[in-house]
Amino acid sequence: MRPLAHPALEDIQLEGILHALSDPVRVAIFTNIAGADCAQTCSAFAEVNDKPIPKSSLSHHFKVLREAGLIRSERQGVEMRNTSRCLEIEGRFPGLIPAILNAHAVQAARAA
Amino acid sequence: MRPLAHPALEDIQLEGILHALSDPVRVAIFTNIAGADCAQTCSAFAEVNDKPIPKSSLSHHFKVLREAGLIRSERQGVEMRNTSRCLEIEGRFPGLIPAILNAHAVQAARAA
DNA sequence: TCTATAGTTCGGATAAATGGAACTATTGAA
DNA sequence: TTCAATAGTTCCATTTATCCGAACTATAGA
Repeated sequence: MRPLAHPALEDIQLEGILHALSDPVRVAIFTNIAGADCAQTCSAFAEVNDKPIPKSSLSHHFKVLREAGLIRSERQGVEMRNTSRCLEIEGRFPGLIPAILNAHAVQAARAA
Repeated sequence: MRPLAHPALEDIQLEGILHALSDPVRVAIFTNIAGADCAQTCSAFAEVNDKPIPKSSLSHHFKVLREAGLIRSERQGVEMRNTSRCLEIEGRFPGLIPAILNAHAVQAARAA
């Protein structure tokens, strides 16, 4: 198991962020992590929107979020603590993440 | 040639917008169209960032932008007039497009 | 009617997403 | 220690999406 790759703030690309969040499962995961007040494990998302996600797919989704620079993942014992990098990203791309999270909330509210 | 599909405002999905703009060529095209004060043809983008884009690829990129709801394309004689749907989208997802355009500008400025 | 121009569609090659199965790392109990 | 359980990762085959050259369609103008 090679060490987890986290891009430096200055290496975070807009295209990578948009690609990562263009998947409904990933945007749901990220929204949850960004809104949580404590770190979330991967396995907390074994189901997303009442749909079960295979763990190999979950692992892939977390990798995409991590490599886009959206989350930071640190092993804590047997599990992984995932936290968002919203504050950092805000410094590089002001307003971007809040606008996306807001749009996601608008869409979810509209759908319900 | 079937008629061009433009989603209604209420059918525009966040994921579709993010996916469309997660490609460096498409975000460059959209930025240009959104910032232009008159409609732009497809062929105006035969080169993007000094890189030639094959016209079948260009056509595909415009289709993705159109079906995501980001642009409106109307045939005018032999060519296509493309305009952005920024104002409409602003009503559904306030601040989203400006934040993305700003992030793109920040990144372009940083790279130079 | 012929030619040129602007885009679209087709189809094959290449790349990326999906998910089951096997593997690795850490913990805690026997 | 050793063993079992848990949390993620990696491997790999299948499916799906992207890329782009070539052929096609639509419109305008000579």
